[in-house]
Amino acid sequence: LIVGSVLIDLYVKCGRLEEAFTVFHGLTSHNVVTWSTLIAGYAQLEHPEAALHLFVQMQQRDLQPNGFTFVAVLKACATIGDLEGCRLVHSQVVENELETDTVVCSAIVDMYAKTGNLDDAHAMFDSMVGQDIVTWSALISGHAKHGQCQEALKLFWEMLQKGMMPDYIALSTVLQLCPSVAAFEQGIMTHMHVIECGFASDLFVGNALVGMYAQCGNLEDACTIFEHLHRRSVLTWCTIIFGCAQHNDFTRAVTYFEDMQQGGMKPNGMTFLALLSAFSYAGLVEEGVYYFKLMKEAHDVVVMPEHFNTMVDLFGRRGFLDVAEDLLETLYFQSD
RNA sequence: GCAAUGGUCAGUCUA
Repeated sequence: LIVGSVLIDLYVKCGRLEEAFTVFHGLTSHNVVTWSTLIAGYAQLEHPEAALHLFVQMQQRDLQPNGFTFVAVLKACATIGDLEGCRLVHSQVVENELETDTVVCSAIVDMYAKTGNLDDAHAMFDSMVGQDIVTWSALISGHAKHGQCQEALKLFWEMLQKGMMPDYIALSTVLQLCPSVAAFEQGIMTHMHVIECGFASDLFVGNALVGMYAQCGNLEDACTIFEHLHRRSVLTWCTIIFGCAQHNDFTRAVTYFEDMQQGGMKPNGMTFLALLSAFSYAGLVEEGVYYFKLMKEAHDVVVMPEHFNTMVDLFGRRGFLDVAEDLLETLYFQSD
């Protein structure tokens, strides 16, 4: 049984649901762990209906679901997004007397928050006793995701006031939502917490800081932060190049683009999109075309529709409406 | 003492 559940988990983690299911089927007996692992796999790998189906089957065999099972099922409900289903599973959690389990309750908060049922998320949050940083983050990012950024910020300060230490996820979530409500002051205050809590060298936090300064502060600050980061991922580079584009500084965008490759980092489709948008803002047709070709020919990047959008935008901006139209027509025929 | 569980990262538009 133990070997079986480890195997199922292993296949799930490699994204091989069929193999996982085969192993599950081949087992002579099942317990709550093997069921939960399989359900979690389907929930994680975007097959929420199948996960729910398995959950029903499990109950038909008179097996008691536990906290692990419910977390997986709650995640599936969050993906499906049907409020009735969410409430039903929630009530089953209560029936199984799991409403004191912080992990399960956080998953419930997250489920309601993700599906935009913010009132239910709040109610659940308030009814719990042991809220931890994950519970808070789930509530905060749910608000941010559904356009309630002010409320999300309020929750964040409330959390700090209650003495909860933010972690790198909470900090980067909050930093990312600052620009959307032009909350530069709050962004700077959050930056201070980042330093205080020792997360300044975290990769996710670093990306969020660069993005925050680029979008609601000025490009200089963003560049300074960027230069001081210890670690940079493709996303970090992408963020700073987009920042340059937004501030209409294509020279810098190109410089970063080249620096990135000098440092052994490979640009991906998003990086090229950032670069192309810099040319689009600046109206530089030749450069745009040059890099567009470079992307296809030298970097083997799969061209995304967004690349074409940016190119159409660029041609249109400079009055090459005929070229823009040709491009659109070509795309129209290709899409058939 | 030994198996499975919760919250974040990149552009544009989102009326």
